[in-house]
Amino acid sequence: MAEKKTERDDAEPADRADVNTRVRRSKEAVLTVTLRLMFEEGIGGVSVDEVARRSGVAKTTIYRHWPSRSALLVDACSRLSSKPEVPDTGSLRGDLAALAGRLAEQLETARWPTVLPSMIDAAERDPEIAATYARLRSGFSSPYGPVIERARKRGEVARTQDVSEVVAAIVGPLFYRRWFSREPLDKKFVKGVIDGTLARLKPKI
Amino acid sequence: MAEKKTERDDAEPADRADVNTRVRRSKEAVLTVTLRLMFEEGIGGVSVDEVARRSGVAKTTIYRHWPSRSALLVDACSRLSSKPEVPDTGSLRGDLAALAGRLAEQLETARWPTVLPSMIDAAERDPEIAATYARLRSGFSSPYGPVIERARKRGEVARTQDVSEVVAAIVGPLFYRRWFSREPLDKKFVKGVIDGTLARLKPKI
Amino acid sequence: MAEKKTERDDAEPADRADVNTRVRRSKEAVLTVTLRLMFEEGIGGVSVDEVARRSGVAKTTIYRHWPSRSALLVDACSRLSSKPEVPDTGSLRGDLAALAGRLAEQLETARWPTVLPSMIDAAERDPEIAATYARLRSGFSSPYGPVIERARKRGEVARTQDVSEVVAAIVGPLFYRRWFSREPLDKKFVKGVIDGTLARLKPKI
Amino acid sequence: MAEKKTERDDAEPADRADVNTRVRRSKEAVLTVTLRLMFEEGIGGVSVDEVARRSGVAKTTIYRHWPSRSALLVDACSRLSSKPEVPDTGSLRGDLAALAGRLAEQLETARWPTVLPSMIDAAERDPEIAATYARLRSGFSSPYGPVIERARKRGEVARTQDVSEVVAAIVGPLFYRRWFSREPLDKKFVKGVIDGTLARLKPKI
DNA sequence: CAGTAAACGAGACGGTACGTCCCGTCTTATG
DNA sequence: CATAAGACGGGACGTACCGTCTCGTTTACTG
Repeated sequence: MAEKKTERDDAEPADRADVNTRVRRSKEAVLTVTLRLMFEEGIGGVSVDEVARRSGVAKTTIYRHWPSRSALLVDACSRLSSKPEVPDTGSLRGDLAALAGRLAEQLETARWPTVLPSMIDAAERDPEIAATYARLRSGFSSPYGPVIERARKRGEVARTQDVSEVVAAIVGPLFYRRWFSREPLDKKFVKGVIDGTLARLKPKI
Repeated sequence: MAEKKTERDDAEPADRADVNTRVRRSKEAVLTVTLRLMFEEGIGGVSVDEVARRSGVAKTTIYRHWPSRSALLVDACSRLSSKPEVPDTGSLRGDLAALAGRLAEQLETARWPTVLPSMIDAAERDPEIAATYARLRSGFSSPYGPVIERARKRGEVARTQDVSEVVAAIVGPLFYRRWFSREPLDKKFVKGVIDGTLARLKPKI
Repeated sequence: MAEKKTERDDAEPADRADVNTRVRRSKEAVLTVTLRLMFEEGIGGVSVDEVARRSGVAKTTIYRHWPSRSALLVDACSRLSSKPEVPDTGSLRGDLAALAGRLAEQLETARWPTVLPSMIDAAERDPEIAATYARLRSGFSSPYGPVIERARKRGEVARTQDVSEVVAAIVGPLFYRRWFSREPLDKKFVKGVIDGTLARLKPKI
Repeated sequence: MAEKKTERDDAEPADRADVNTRVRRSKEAVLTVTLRLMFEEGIGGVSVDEVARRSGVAKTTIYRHWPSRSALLVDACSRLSSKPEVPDTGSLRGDLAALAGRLAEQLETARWPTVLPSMIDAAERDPEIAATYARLRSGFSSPYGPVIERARKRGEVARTQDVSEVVAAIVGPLFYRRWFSREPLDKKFVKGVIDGTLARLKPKI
């Protein structure tokens, strides 16, 4: 799905079906191998030569579709995006717990957190990667908007509360545990984060 | 063997003066250039050849002191550690504000945050780098222990409160802003983080 | 196969007018560009891609008409052949002087001598090119036969004289100057060659 | 021998023995393979990658010693030079016959004639190769000077006779047979060339 | 104060990867 | 059916860097 969109994005003029078929096949093979390599050995371990070797796609062809190794990585990374649905449990606590729980679980089990630091690092210097990263990032912060909005309507949150601060208050500590401390992301910790955030959000009477 | 001695040189003042002198001179020159390169072009821009070229120290010598490019980077990064003093303003809020304010400032102005993601990424796979990184990390989390302890004595914090959760609650959102959301780390945001944390720490009566 | 047909197209007027027209147009365009490229940058500078680019003829089409880059070059070169008329000045000296003078002039001013070494080189290994080259070569040696024959009738040349040796005696030194010694092909030199050859041809009384 | 000189030419400062040893070994291996390839498949068949593969010398190292494929070829070709001794049979005819006979034999059996057209072609555009070629060329024309000079002293040749014309008169037809006609370089032909040249050189009484 | 062992410089070397150019094949749509 | 358009696998080019490996040359302590 994400991939299809990518294809379309790339070939805006819609070209001709057959060409797209061949192109898609190549790109698919290349991106698959790229992601595999990325997960196995990190972004640094992805070399165009190796991708060519493993995918059976000629290096020339790879460079026909992506102007540089970097561009290939960006494209591959853009496949990582997970589009979480917005939970609706009826209460702010329930919604936040669902979001935080899901994130905590992903941080521990999914493969994309392995790669994220590489991206952040690359984004520090490469604006193109930065853009991709921004898109990826908005993926896991987007559900918070609707959740807070609903809570506002229910009177659980002050009208003035900034959403991005809530996101930071929940996602921040989780990410911190994952990358900056290396302590476990257990239920107790996640509950603490939610409790803290809720305590903070409690509307002043 | 050479390595072992090198290690010792680093940790302890001196074994044999002469050796230390020459070794130190070389290492110093190399590390200086390495850091400069790192800040200029990121970790990716640090190549042993370039370091040798700029520092005037032969590549051979560099490899005599560090077993790999990676090790050199780690060593250079370890110089970045800032050992923050423990603030003592008399109140928990004051102490946390001091710590958070200092960190926020550093995140925006200091040069080491530029490099951190590279380290985290490398740490994801290289245990040696992971160790160095852990040491570095403990630098900015260590002052929280004493601060919380004092607050506990003053009755501002429940006895059961886990320090690492407090660190996560404060440092987490700050880091999040720096690397994951790129929104400004302004005073308002920092104050929000402190408020939220305090709200959470408030001992249940 | 394609070649055979191509050959026929060249030799005969038309099977089906329209087809021949299109084929001829393509071939014409391709060969023109090929020759231009050849003269501009030498045989090494002729790449099928570049010919396609400049001529507007698709690479596919080029390969339909010529099985390889090499074949294209050969074909292009074969256009270089100049069919010199047989001079008839009344004397052997006059005839040979005319032939040698013309050749000397061409060697210095015409564009095909630039390319000849490439062909010779290629001919060293590629029999197809060798054949084309032979055809080309026979072009400038053919007039010597009639000239010598006439001289024989006039008694200027011994009956036993081998024509090919005369050709070698005249063309050889000229070519030598052009490619092997790079000294100028001036009138004096050409006259010397003719004198030498005549001295040699003088029939023993 | 030729090789030794080359080495010395390359490393004028005489450097250090061991380094030269290593360098010489590499260069030797590379040049040997290069020449082999050149004879097998012509200059066009020499690729740096292939040379690296066959010689076991890394491509990097090859490029350390020669700035380009072209330079490598030039160097390899310079090994082809045969330094013919100046014959002294007592008569001009004998000397020329010796020289021409030797050349005719080489043209048919030696390996360098295989490569010469490639060189001439390359020389047409590359001045560096042109220089090497000039050096090579002077190799087989140099003995004619002394031979003619001696003949002059014996009164066999006019004082005004230009040496280069003699060279052209002998070498020219031989080369012509080799590369431009493809007829055999038999004894009869060589004798004819010598006779013709002598007829021409006979001093006017 | 000479001898010695380390640290050092210089740089050759094999190797992997980069990104580019060209070759010749192929597939499909268009006239 | 010739053609335009262009993707594709493959090979070579020349460059940058990695980490290894000689070798001779300081340098400063020791005997």
